[in-house]
Amino acid sequence: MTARPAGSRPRGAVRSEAARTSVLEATASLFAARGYDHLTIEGIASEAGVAKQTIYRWWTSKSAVVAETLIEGMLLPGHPEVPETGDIRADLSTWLGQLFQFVDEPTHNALVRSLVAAAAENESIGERLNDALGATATLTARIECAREAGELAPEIPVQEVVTALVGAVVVRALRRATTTPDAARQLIGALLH
Amino acid sequence: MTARPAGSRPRGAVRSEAARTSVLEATASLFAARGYDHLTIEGIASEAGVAKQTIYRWWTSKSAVVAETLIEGMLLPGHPEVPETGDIRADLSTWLGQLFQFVDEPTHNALVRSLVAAAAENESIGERLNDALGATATLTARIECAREAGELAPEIPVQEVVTALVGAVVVRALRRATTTPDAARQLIGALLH
Amino acid sequence: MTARPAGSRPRGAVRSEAARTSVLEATASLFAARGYDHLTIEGIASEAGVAKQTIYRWWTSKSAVVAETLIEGMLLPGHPEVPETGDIRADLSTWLGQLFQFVDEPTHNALVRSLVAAAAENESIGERLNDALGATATLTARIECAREAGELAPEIPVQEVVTALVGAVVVRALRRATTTPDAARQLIGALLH
Amino acid sequence: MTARPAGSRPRGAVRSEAARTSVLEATASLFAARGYDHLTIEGIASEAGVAKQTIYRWWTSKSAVVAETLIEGMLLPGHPEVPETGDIRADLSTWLGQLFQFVDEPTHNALVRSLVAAAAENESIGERLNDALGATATLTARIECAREAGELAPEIPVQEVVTALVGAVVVRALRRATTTPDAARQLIGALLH
DNA sequence: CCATAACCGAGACGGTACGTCTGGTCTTCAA
DNA sequence: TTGAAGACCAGACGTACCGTCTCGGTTATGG
Repeated sequence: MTARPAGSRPRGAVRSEAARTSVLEATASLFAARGYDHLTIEGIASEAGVAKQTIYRWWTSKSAVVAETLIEGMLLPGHPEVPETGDIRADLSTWLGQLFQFVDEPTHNALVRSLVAAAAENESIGERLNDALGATATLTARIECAREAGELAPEIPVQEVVTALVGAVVVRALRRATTTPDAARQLIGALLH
Repeated sequence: MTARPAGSRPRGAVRSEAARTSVLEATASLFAARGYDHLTIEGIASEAGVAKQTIYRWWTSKSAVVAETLIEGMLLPGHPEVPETGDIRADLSTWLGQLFQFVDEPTHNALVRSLVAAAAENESIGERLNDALGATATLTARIECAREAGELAPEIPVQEVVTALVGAVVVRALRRATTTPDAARQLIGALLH
Repeated sequence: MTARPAGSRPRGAVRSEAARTSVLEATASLFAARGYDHLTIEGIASEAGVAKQTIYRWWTSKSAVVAETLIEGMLLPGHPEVPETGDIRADLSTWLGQLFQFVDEPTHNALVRSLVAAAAENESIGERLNDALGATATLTARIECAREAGELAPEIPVQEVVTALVGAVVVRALRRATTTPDAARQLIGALLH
Repeated sequence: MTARPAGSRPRGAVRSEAARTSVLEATASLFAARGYDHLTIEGIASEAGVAKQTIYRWWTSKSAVVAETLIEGMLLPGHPEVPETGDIRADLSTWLGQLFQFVDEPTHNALVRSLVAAAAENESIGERLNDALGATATLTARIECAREAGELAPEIPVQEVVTALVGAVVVRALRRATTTPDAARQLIGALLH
């Protein structure tokens, strides 16, 4: 539906990729520096060297900009790969342990809380919350595989379990609670018997 | 602990309980009606029939007012009691199922997301997140009891499990995901084997 | 002097004359109605249908707005022309008498006191005080002429005398003193022998 | 008029002279330091070590406190005595010259403008404006004497002339105009021929 | 020798206005 | 047509004072 008649061309200047990128970079930088609710459209515009209107033209709200920044993977540092030792429980313990350690670090804790605040007001950020915190489709597939391979009980609701794990991380961030190194292993042990 | 050093005495007029109550009631009402981030100090003051300065005198920020409102139990509707059938898994399934149903209702979903947004910026709200969502000390004690009675595996980390359950509810709220009626039962089944 | 360097041009929207005019009209109206020190920026903004920031963008203070309103001649009613009968003393007596009568009227008295209060805090209003009270350049020129024509003593310091006359009016306003009809004539008689 | 029925006496503690004095001193000090319109009741109370209510109990407004401070002679520095050389014109020239010099000094200029602002909103300050600026009853009497002694023209309206002189000083203050040393002599020469 | 009454410092209260900041829209000009 | 610049209306921010009102505590009469 955005196709145009053959021979026709858009008239006037076309959307500036430079402006778009610059907005997303500014957003990422300010989000990391000052958190979601000190983020302002004016601040982004100024940091990006872009007019406010340019932002309002292409995004509907602050949270939409943040959502796109998140999608582009510029918002949060990448998460560690899940190891593959053959022992799914050990692998998940390692992964969850790293996640717990991550949110225990004050800077990252603030980052995650900001992300949660953003998710609270923007549906599409909420939808990507799992991914953003490292609970990617790949991970889910891995667990699914293991279950089908008989390493896990067959009645385990994989999606629910992953959500609960992400939830544990989120609540930990919101409570500013630090964690014993063992907690991840115990939780995985309880969840995936 | 609010006692003052001997010999010292408060001088001048004393804090008005009427003003305090009126602020908390206004906060509860506006929070429910318009959500955390449309909440304003001016709005609360005006709704409460109180001067702005009276709010700034006793609270440091919007989130502090919300925190106190939460503590007073005025922020969220009360949660259902956990039934006591003797079967701890069934009881928890019932309880979690009700919680899931609760956040599936759009109004309550918005309420919970607002609460999460508030928790993201205020530590003491974060600390009370479990309680606020119904995962009270009573509940934890119940599970602990059942474990000691041998109904649950002895190595289960009760606190972690409860956090994961609350997390599941929170993430569900953030993802605006609705749930099959079975999800609660399955999750409990997986968690508490 | 507000011209900008050749080649440079203003970018962005241009100042709204409608907003400016509307602010000055609101100021004139509120000044007349309630006096200088019941005048508020918020009141002006609201009466003018303008955002507060628009006032702060273009004026530094309440007194600056009042000064500009005064310069535009919107603040005070026009003053009577000085008659020209050929007899400079009689003409000035008439003029000063009218001025005295003017400040004797309570509404106008309050207006003049407000103007004086404004002048006390804003230099440019002070500078225009003479003009605002009707002691215009034209009047000074008339006296100068008469002196040169030999109708008045040659050593008379015209500017000082005019200032003293305006001062007499001002002090009369500040003392809320009413005046015998004769005072103006007597004072002129004493001043311009 | 504040007398009470014979036989009756006030019961209870009597007005604290210390508090009264302390308020007036604080007022004088703050008036000199920051001017009339930066003067606040709270500032005075705090500076005086007195409760706000104590001020409101005894004075009706800020300007009333200032008026009383003025009456007590604490508001402005004392003015020079008028010399008595026998030549009334020379004496007045000296006096007015000193007054002009006084208001030419920026600190005093601000002081006089503050006084004028106070007079603009408080009648009793206005009434004392002449006295406060040194045009005391003594001075008026002196001129009156000289007139009766035939040194001045008999038809001179003494009160009007004095008011005009004070007015010249006031307008000079409002215009922030500095003066040639000769101005006072010339003006007296013109006024009292 | 109380009881009454008016004083005092302190400070909370409902308000108004301040001057600043941001949100979202609209206008102007250059490219 | 886009993008920068920036003015516009709107409205919340947090602060400063306003004038009124308790609150305890402190004098001074006068019954």
